[in-house]
Amino acid sequence: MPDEVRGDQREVRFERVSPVRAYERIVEQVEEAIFTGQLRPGQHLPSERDLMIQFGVGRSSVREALRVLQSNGMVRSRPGDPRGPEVLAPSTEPLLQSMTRLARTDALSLGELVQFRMVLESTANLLAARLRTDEHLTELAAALAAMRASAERGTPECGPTGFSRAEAAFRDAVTRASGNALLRVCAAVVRDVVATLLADSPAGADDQRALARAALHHHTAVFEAIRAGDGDTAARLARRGLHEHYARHLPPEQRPMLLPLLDHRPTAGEAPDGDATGA
Amino acid sequence: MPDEVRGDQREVRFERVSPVRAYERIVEQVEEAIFTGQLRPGQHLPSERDLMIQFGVGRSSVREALRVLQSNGMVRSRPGDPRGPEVLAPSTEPLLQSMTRLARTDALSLGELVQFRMVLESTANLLAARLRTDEHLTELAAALAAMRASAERGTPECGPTGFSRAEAAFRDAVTRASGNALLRVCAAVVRDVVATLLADSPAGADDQRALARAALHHHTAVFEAIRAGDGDTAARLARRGLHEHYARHLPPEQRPMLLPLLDHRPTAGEAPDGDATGA
DNA sequence: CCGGCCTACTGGTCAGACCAGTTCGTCGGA
DNA sequence: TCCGACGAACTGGTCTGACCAGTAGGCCGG
Repeated sequence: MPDEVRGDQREVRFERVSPVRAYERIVEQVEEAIFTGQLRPGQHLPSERDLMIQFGVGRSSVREALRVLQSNGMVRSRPGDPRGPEVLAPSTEPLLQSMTRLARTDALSLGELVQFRMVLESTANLLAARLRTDEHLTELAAALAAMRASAERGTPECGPTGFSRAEAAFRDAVTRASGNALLRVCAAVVRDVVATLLADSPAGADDQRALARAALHHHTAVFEAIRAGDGDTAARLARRGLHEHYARHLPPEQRPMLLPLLDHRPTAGEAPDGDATGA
Repeated sequence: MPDEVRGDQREVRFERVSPVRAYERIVEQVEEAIFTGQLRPGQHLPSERDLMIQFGVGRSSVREALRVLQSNGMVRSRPGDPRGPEVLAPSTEPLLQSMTRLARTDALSLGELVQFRMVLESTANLLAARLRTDEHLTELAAALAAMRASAERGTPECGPTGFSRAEAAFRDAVTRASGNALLRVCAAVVRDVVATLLADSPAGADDQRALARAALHHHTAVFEAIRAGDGDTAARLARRGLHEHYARHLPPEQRPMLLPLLDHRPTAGEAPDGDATGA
């Protein structure tokens, strides 16, 4: 046996060992139970004191494991609940959090985020146009009507009370119609991150009414394209709309990076009217 | 004042209150310090016992906070390190983990993942073709050469020793040339998740040599398109390549969802030769 | 029948202790 | 002079035991 090891010694790569901590093994076991379906959302884990006995560790280890699981969105502890920690349904919240963290540590620039949004939302529009069912259309029309109502009623607050709420519903309906949950999640996350970043710094108190009208016009066009099944147009509208809306919020040196996606002509001979993209 | 509240009572929405736990406020403060740059990667937090004094809480609260921060990839604790917990550089690891968890809980299907990869990698190719510098080209050529060498030398293991390593380097170089870190990260993450899912179940012991040759051929074509600055071709190659490679791994009912992206002709009149996409 | 109380839990937090491990200064020997 | 071994002074990891506030649900009295 030792000979075998010794003969291959040059090839043997010893990996860096790291002590396995007790709470980590608890996390592994609980995660595995959730992944394999032994623990389903809505079910409850034993109480901390029971887990402590089952795993044969102290309560601190159990608690640290539960903290990790909780921060990963897998369980939730409520004081006083005699049923114990609850197993949660899979949520996109952790995804949003980790992406937001990346963006907030300047690992991501606003330009990259907007560029990414152009990709995601144009794709969502494209897929929605080709795959939408009548139910999706109904939903979209309802969201559009809500937007229109809110826009005409005036925007009492820039908060999530009125227009932007309806707008979010419309966008969510589009991404749902695309049939790709990952696309939907990522689009929502990136949208959220962009909103967070912009809410932090400029807070441009622009004319809310005019913005709402422009957005309404844009979404109406998108709706028509989706209804007509014209995926190329729907995709192009998303790219153009995002560029028009966000280009001025970008630092000048980041603006050119949006262009390669913009002038990506889906159908030759139908060039976007060039001046519309100029600053 | 009460009148104001009482008058709007129908509109007042009371939010669900949740007790703020001690460790949560610690997490908040440390995160804030990292986001604002007061704590930079490589720096160290005070020891747990010092933090316990500074925050005025017990050591368990400090430890639970550190566990959460650690599971979010923001700090790392090493036993015995007299400098205390280290602040880590932003990493995409948490993003990968949360997405992997979503995929493993069946919240995401393989079809959605592959479809998303088609979007991400085709966009990466498109951007790379338009924005690549000469340095990027050199890097790509080197990775391609490494792939060729590994493919001809034979693949001793299907592990990350040879070909797939070089292939990963090539793909990473492409996404880096695209100039969008978020795109790069998401592409890498989704690629990783897909690999994990496929490694779990089928383990199709296909002819590694043939696969490597096909991949090499594909990447060579991508490289040529990027060098030529032909973004449309590069993008189409990515979509076609992914579809050919993964369609047979999908459950039949998920295969049609890839088509809308496939026959999305970037330039009219240049239809993909239909039979190439057939099974 | 219903509302309030009481018990038996729950999780949140703290204090104190021990252990294994790391770091680093010190000291003795070569 | 240099260098290795030793040990003090920490570190984080874990366990124990205790207390508190809060919840759920049964019990009892109205």
